[in-house]
Amino acid sequence: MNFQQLRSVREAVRQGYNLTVVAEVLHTSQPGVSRQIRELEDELGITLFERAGKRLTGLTAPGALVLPIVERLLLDAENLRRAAADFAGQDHGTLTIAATHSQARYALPPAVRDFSASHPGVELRLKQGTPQQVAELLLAGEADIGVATEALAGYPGLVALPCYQWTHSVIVPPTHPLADDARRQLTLTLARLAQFPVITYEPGYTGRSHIDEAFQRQGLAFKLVLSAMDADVIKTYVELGMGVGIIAAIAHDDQRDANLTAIDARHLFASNMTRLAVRRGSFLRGYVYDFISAFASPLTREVVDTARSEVSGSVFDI
Amino acid sequence: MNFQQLRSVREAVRQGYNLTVVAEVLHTSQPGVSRQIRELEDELGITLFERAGKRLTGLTAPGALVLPIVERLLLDAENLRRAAADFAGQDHGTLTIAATHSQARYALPPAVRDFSASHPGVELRLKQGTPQQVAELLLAGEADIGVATEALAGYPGLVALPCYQWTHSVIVPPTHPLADDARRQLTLTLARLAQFPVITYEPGYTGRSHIDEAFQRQGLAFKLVLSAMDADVIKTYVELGMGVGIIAAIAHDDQRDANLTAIDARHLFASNMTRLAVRRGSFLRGYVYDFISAFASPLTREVVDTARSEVSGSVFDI
DNA sequence: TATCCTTACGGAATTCGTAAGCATG
DNA sequence: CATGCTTACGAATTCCGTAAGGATA
Repeated sequence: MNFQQLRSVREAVRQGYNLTVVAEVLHTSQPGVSRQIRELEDELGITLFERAGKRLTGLTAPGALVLPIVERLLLDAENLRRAAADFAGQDHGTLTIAATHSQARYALPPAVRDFSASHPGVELRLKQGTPQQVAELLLAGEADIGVATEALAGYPGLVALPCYQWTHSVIVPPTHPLADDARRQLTLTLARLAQFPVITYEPGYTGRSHIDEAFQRQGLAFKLVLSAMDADVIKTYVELGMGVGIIAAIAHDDQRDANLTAIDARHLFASNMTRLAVRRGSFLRGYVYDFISAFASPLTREVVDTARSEVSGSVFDI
Repeated sequence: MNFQQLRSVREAVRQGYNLTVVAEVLHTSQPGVSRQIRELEDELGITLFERAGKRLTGLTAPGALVLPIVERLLLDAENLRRAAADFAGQDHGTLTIAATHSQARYALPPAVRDFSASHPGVELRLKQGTPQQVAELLLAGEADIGVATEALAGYPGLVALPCYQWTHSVIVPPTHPLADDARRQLTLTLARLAQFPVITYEPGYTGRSHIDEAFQRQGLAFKLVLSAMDADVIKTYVELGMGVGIIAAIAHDDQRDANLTAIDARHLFASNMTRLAVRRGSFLRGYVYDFISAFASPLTREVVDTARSEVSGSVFDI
């Protein structure tokens, strides 16, 4: 039994049982992967993969049973390397942050700037994706930290920590009727808002669910002319006069967005909690804690470790 | 990084940092072990062992930090093999039970006999030792199941399950004054018992602590003429008239021990709980559950797994 | 001086990639 | 017939044990 065999098995599952792809991912030859898997099967004395003729089609029952153990072995191998690297080159390494556009664009910059200044030896990588993709990157070990408002709390393999709460704003061109309302100190209502075409986030993104819920609760329907994955795109189309935008308040900057009027909408939509997540069971290098604290100061190393040790248990079950 | 390197590191710690011994245990050459360790240190980029000149003297701080990860890796490798073997040859394998003499001699036989009959393909191994040794065998992965009355519940790395409660008996030759008392229906008291020299278990064994506590609580001192690790030895010296024996009630059989009179002493000493333990995080083959149920019928597979998953968390912390 | 670790070296075993073969959709 | 896994084979590498060297208690 060796780690290359285990990697081959894990990757075969991840890559949909296509050993040719596995070979590419692992930078080796396809017959090599085939051999690794068969040798492991021989040593263990069980067939891990269902085969239709020659091609692999899925896991056998024994395969499905041992896969979690294989994953844990590879996770711990990675943990070992990280723990060692943390001692070896204390302040050299890589920090990969997976985040949604909104977080990467509006929430992370101060922390990234400060971290980068205080940890010049750490290479920072920022990966963007949907909240689901953020979670998957974490689970696959391809990101150290994930930041998103949605989804993260729903994965048992992740530890999600609340970072900050935020609310929505409505943005309109200065000439828009709603901008007039605001100047006259009129309180914005959902009914009033529903009179205009709306531009906001796609479902599954950045508090979109709370927007839908608010309208539904009042039995109102809003006309969605455009949905986008990030506030910058939304702002662009609001400027073009296509509709009123509903975005995260943090995504509006009075100075930079002088050509748009922002109207506070915290009374209309439920507030949102942005969470930071790490993979349960992953060793975190010292500077990972540093970044987390820089991003959300209440999340000290101690707080993070406490949350990490509050195990649901299921992850380590066999 | 490979498993042989990890094994060398683990064994180096276990064998007191003597690589010559490690080589013997791992059935390899001493320079080989030396190389494995250095190669791992090189790959990880950290020094794992303190060295005084050429010899190893202990773990460095980084070494102590990564050792738990190394142990977990090797444990999971073992788990993987066991899980596979459980599918491969469903009813072939080895079951190693570590127990104290009392358990091996008086409590285990029925379960061992039944199990052996129902699982002819499983080789049974019985290891004896002190309760501490039983715990250490489990923690070192050299036994699957441990049975003892003392100590087992105190190890965070073990899951201890209560099996049965038992009480003490006093044994004397039929001609002994206490035997007369019993025939006259006189209730035995500690004060009366303390009038005679006592033969019982060694400290740390089979409920000895409850015996000491009972006398102490009443401010009585008893004269211990002999202490032994098992009831058979105690019985032998009681037969010789050296004193009265205090042994586990289960260790006396009216027919086999016809030359000794047993007097119930459950009112004198606190009752004892015999526990069965398994290593936390170890994969248990199907027949291990079978044996546990055979030994203590309330301990079904479900009960055992529930106890196993109630993790203190500390074991898997990094 | 005995114990214990490291270095050096050579043979053996393993490993891996290329090329060819074969089954499946 | 294109895709995808297996088999075959040879070269390169790695691995490991023996023997010698050096440091420490």
